[in-house]
Amino acid sequence: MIDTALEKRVEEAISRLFGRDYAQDSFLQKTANSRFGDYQSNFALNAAGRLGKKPRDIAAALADELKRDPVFERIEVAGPGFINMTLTREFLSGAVYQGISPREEQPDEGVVIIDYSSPNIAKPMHVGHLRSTVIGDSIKRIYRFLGYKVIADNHLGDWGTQFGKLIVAYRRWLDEKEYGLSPVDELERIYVKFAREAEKDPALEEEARRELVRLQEHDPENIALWEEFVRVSLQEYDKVYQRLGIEFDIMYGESHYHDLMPDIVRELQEKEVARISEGAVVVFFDEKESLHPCIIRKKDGAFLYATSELACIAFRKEHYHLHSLLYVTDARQETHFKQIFNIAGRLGWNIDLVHIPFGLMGLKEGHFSTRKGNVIKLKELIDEAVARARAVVEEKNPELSEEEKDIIAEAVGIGAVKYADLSQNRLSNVTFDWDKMLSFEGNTAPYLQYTHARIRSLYRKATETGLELPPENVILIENETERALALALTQLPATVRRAADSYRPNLIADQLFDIAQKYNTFYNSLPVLKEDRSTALSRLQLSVRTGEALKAGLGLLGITAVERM
RNA sequence: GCGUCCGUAGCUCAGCCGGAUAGAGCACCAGACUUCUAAUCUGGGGGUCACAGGUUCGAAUCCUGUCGGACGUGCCA
Repeated sequence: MIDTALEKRVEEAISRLFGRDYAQDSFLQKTANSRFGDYQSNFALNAAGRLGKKPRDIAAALADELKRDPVFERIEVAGPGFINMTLTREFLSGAVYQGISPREEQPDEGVVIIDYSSPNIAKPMHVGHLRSTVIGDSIKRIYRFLGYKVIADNHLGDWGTQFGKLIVAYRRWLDEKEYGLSPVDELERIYVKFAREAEKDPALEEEARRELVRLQEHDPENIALWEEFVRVSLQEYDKVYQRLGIEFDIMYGESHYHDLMPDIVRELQEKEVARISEGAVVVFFDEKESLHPCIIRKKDGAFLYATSELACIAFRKEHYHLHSLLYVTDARQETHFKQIFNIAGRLGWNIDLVHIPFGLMGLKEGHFSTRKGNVIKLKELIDEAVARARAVVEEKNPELSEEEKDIIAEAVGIGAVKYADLSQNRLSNVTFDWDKMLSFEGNTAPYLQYTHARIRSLYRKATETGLELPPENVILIENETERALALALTQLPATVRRAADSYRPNLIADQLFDIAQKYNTFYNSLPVLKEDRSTALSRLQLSVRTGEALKAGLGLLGITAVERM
């Protein structure tokens, strides 16, 4: 990793001059402008106070030390004490040649478990599920890439009060024919009907409660129904996941932890973390936490989301050697997780727990709501995206086979949808907009895929004309255009690391876009195959490495790179 | 009331572990396809980084307050 390697060099220089205490503070960063070189260190400015010296003097000393390192073409002190570093072309060339590859497994680091997607059984997946699914999947890929052992867990909402209602609704209003055609849609319909009917007839609620109790007592008929709801829902979800290229390692729904919950409640009470209040079992928090009380068990004896979450943590703690637990959910659940994490800590569970929140998706007109009927189903979105992509392929590349057009349309349409989400800062709320989400121009997945396809095409053409790439490094960086591209490429590995550390796939999206832009500038201004042999080989290898980087980076976002489009 | 997040170009958003003239896409204007895929590229206009203080050599970035928006807030998940 170039940033890391570079950082190490700067840190060592600092350590030699000013002692080990300062070694971690290289303040290395990309320069905002290429006239300040490739990287800058602001160490001198930041350490001036602690060292009791003038920033310029510190900078000068460090610059002299760095000048002895042959990877730098130029070291300059500028302004109040910036140290600007320019790498040699040879170093950049070597770094580009080396490329980016996944790291071997890190032994004994423990397993990272990621909770994401988590749809509620008996409801169709809609665009609201997209963010958790796509962001979680990307984080999974990023951590795997970095060598972590990762378990992707789809924490299904397969247990809870909705099933009592559903059972009542099923027996009263199910349309067999519709259910046969599209079971989950029909389940949703009768569920909504239940809500409406129950407003008029409160006795229905009572009936639903009774059915729920029977379900929880493992009444065979109700259990069979519940299992059916889960089964038909999963069948439906699987279709969506398969198209999206999303795979889970485990799908333990909340029901999986149901039997563990009484023990959790007991442990909470024994350790005096929770106590009885108004008939319920409740955890209270220190005033300085500003957290409201968390109910663990209702006064009627039923457990809640918080209980199940704690049981889940306990289960994982027991069954896995854990590195960390990551939860990808919308930002509304932030306080909930703060409560849970706080409680886990007080129980003495020493686990690295991380909530990865993201902003809500809505419409210009307001929220999605089943009652208003403005919910956009995930399947509709995917179909529309793929259809639009298909139309564009048809227009641009009519000579491709139908089969290939289909494959490209699928990759491009789904890529566009995923990228629209992943290229944005997680925390921003997003307004759903068909045209934005399905745009194929500018900063989009199709732009990156197109760049990759161009490179592959160029490579094929090179092979046809007998230009063969040798195994060794033949990249010569001969101008600013190539240099800018090379520099952007070498920054990718460190970007992946940063994306992992901060759980922000959008950093990778940004870097890929930067690479692709620089490549397209290169492509449009510098011919490859028409040059003399050494230049042609150099540019071809630079191109191929760019293609590999784009493919790998897109892979981390869960987006497929295509050979042509 | 309390708590969390957000407020950056006409629109959609990056940048937020402080760093040099605040970036991109879309839209708009002007150009580039007999040349390796024009889903591309080149150039242009466009900004009180919500507002006011503070910390600092330096603030879109950190702190405090105000305004605006979203969300959460004792028995849903």
